[in-house]
Amino acid sequence: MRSSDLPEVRDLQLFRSMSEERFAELMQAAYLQTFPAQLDLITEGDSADFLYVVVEGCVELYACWNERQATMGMVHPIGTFILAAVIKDAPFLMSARTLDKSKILLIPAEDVRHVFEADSDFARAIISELADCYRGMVKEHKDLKLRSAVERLANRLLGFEKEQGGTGELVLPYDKRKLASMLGMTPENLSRALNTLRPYGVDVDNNVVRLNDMAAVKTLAKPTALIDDKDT
Amino acid sequence: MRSSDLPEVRDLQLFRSMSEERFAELMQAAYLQTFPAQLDLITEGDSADFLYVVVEGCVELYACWNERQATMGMVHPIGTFILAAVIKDAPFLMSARTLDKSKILLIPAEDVRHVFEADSDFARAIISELADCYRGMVKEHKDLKLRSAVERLANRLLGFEKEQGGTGELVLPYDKRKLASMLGMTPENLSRALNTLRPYGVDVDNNVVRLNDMAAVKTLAKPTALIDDKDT
DNA sequence: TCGGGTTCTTGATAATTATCAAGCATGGTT
DNA sequence: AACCATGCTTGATAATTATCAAGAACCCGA
Repeated sequence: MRSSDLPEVRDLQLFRSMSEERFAELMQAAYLQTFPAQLDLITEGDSADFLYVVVEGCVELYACWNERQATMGMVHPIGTFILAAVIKDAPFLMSARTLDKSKILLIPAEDVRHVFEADSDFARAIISELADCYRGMVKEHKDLKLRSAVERLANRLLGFEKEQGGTGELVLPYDKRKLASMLGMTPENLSRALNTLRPYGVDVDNNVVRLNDMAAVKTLAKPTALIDDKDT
Repeated sequence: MRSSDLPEVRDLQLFRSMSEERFAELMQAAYLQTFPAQLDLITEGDSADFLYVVVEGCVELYACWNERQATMGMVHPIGTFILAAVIKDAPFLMSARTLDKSKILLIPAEDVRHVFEADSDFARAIISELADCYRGMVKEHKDLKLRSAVERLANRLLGFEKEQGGTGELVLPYDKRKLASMLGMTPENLSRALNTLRPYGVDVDNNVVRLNDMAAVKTLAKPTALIDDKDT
């Protein structure tokens, strides 16, 4: 891998502040690989050989226990995953699979650990990234622990709508089965929850959702920066 | 604060690797204060003025939304909290209150940020601590998302029993109301869940629980390192 | 010792969520 | 066009969890 191949990666918060040569060192041993959709990348319990960076496509993080499975999060370009396991040289707590065909950068864990020992700018960037991951997970946990299924859905819809430009209309970014698992409910329940929201001006047409009465939805959803903002 | 006053704090993973003079610098502006039980220390949404270290006693982290409240975790000596908010200079996502009378060290957030900019050993220690916090939160989230109330309780009991020496007997470390909130259920439900476990050899006498058939409990609980181990 | 408060438990009931079983579109394939 | 697989929805029902109300046990202070 030549570092010049990946300006978007270089521009990641995580790598932006490090010196050109350190970055080159990291990238030298890295692979950029394209994976088909629905491919398992890592399995929980395995040990962390690489730091993963999603350059194109979409990756699902999920966890299993006792035959049950739950989506834990989605990683979009340009985002990293399993940084914590790489840092601690500990087994993964989550599995990951591609959702779409995806281009992924794999950086050997050993190199990441080596460079962060040597480069304090990189170390600080990792701190910032980890703190963000932690706070993101705290928000997810609050969402699940404090809200009902319908409330979680309503807030997620408001989030999508805002992300997609605030036009009052939004496209569900993955199929309803996945969305349900993200929200911690069954697909059947998601279907019913969407019906529950109809009196609040929520119209669903396949994967397009129109919010005709934002005020009503907000009254129900009660969004708050301390759970729903990506960057607070 | 003189740094010699706090050998236990000095010995914390977070501070152990830093130089004596850096540690002294951090401690110089720090307060060591004793708080009564049931006192609110921080409120979610507030900005992070101090890094908190629990030296004695016990602190509850909790979160609120829409009149509802949930316990998010407990901090025991010697542990820190709200490190991520201090690092990011971002508002707290959780509130904290003392459970018992507690001795707490307050380190000005500004100093923490300053020292971690200057001391790369400290920066690495923070990375390690944050990675632990993140992985802990992922485990909590998996627990809540993948398990029923009874399963969560059974696993927690097994955890307490192991922590307390593996004698087959354990003392609930806080009252049942708090335990219920930690586990994401109502107190009434905790009561019933304990009854559900009676056929599995779980005998409850006030806050003492005896596990007479560990094998049976484990068959139900199916504990796994990837959710239930503190240090994996 | 007597209230008064607290925590915990239990029972009755309701709300929420999950499961199971059809059914209905849709889109692709042959 | 017929067919099948898939994702989604709906209905019926069951399991789980919460709520409300009451009572028992306990501690504490007057």
